[in-house]
Amino acid sequence: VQATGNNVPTIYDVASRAGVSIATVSRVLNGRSNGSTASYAQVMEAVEVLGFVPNGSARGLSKGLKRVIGIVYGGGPATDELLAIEEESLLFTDSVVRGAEAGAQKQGYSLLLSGAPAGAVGALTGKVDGLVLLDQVLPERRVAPLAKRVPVVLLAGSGRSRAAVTVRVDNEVAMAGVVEHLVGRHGRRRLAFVSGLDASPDSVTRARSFLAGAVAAGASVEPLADWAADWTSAGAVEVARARLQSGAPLPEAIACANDQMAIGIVHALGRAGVRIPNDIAVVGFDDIPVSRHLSPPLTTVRQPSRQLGATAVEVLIDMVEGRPPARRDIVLPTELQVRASCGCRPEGAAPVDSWQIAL
Amino acid sequence: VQATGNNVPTIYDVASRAGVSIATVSRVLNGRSNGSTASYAQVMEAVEVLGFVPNGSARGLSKGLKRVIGIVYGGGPATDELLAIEEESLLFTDSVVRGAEAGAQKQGYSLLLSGAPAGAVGALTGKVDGLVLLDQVLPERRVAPLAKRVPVVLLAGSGRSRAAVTVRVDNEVAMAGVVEHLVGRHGRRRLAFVSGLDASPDSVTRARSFLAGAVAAGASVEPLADWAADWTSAGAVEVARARLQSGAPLPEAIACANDQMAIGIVHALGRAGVRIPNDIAVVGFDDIPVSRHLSPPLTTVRQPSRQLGATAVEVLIDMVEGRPPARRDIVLPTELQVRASCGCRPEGAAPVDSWQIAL
DNA sequence: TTGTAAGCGTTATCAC
DNA sequence: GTGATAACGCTTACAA
Repeated sequence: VQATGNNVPTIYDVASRAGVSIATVSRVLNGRSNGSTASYAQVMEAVEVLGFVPNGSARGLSKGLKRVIGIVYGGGPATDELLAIEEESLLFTDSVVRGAEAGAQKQGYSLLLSGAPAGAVGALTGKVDGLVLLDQVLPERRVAPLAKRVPVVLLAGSGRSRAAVTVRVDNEVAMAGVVEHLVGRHGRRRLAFVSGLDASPDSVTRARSFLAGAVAAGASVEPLADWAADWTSAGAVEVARARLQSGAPLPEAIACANDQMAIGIVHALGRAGVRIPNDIAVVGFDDIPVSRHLSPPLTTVRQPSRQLGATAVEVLIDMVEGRPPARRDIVLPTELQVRASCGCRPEGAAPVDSWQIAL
Repeated sequence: VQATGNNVPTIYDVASRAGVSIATVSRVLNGRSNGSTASYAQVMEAVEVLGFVPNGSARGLSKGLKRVIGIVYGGGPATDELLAIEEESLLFTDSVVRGAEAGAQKQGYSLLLSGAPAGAVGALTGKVDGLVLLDQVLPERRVAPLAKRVPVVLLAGSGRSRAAVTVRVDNEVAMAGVVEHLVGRHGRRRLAFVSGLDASPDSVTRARSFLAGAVAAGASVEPLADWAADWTSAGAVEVARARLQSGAPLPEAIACANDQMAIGIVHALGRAGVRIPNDIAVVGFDDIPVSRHLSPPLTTVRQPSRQLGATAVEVLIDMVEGRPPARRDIVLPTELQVRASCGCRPEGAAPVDSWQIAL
């Protein structure tokens, strides 16, 4: 509990205890020594006994490599409102972060996690070897100066960045699949799309693609403004309530920019006596873990979230270590996860009516 | 995109451009200079123009303070099974991590996130000034050696650690409240408790307290082994299915060690035609964001997850900076979040029957 | 294989 | 106030 009396052993302590020079210790510790000499054993023993762990700062300074990569989420001013949003929209982001951590760990790197506001991201470059920026943390034009200091990978950006490599999912293809399923498979023609925050490229792209696909398929989409939410379940509940009050006939199917909002929509409509999927089909995006356990189980677009994070870090480490990335825009596939909220009856599931929520 | 030609400016570049010595630059940058001298302005300008950011390694080496605190979750071997579990049990942990990040940022520290296996935690001490260990990452006896190198704070431990400070929630009080609500308020007498992994102190404590409280209240609890799950929704679904098949009469109320498992229980029972809360009341733990949007909305124990993380970091930074913590066992309060799954009818909610899931 | 010594970029202690 | 200069702990030529 005490404030660690400065007794942490250094390489000098190890060297003197092993009766060798610090250079030898360093070599042994970095695998640059024939593991069978006498000094090798002595060093290992000293390290063991003293519980020596190399000082990361010293190592980083000397090698010019900290073996730390930073990942930044959120950003922007931390207003209470944003905090709440962040709190809810956590699921996907955190899955990405886990993937990133796993990817980093595999290569012996550590992950520095930061929710620094846009203005503070620059300062991070002093602590890391490279940076992964999540959707919405910095406007494109502000990444160039960063990228001059450390390699940068954009996660879920537009894929059109000049300054950085992008790792993302193909929102266009994904939404085309949603439209095809809703219109082609289920014959729903009057649609709506629940969007996240305007500032997010992901939300914008999904909305645009959905709209385009629907029009091409001969379906109609309600004005986006009528269903504009903020990534959260609570926001979606509000939007649905407002729409319900308008009295106008409801759409036949609703696609959402993420699962949390789909949950909110299902919740609000269910409370109002709307049967899902009988009256209205609902589709989400992300496939967060609880999605399959909702009533009805949510049909949604599965994103390889962990892999997104892992890939970003992998590519970034390549860049850090001087291996130029093969591609500057890496696109991972999505998959429509068909469950019951769209009107399908996945094998093993109870008939669609059983998901009805009675009023 | 290029591998950052080693052109990152150092304090020397700033000094020469400003026409002063590096000592002056350092002083200006660290606020140890009368902000109104000529050199002050020159330095600031040079910093701005060059986009200088101090090298964290050098700073850390020189000051003996890296301004990085580490937080470790999970741990253990990363088998596929554990990965899946981790994936699902993410919600609470990540909320804690967010809180920790916010707490660190507020004091100018960064957060190093790690899912390192138990054996690799030691190596982390070289990269951080202090360590926050989440529930279940290290057996108590292994934290002492760590604590000799850097200050350690245990999150959600037993509160009885000699080597480290503990920040936790009072599981005993929380579960007593659950029992009181289920038995006292709703008159349910035949109970069950769905536990998480055996290795987790949190799960064990919650189970034990629930059991003790129930017995004291004159209620019965089914054998814990019959409802032993693994923190995940999927695991809880399995347990419920098995229990359903046994044919024995079901309990009147089920408490779960976390919300994810409660979701799984509600899901599985609902599919089998059991009405919740009419036939069986279900209560969760954690109050993850989606809980309030389930059908029925989940009654659960709210943990101040963000605050748990923030407090842990706050205390840890105190220790890092030589301020001994006032208390070695910090207990944060929980609160029973009453919604509908227990049989209550929170204001504004539809009547209990509306949550019934028809088969 | 081994040891000596130079440097990595800061901060901090001195004289001035 | 300012500028040399010595740490800080490690890696890595370079010699031996």
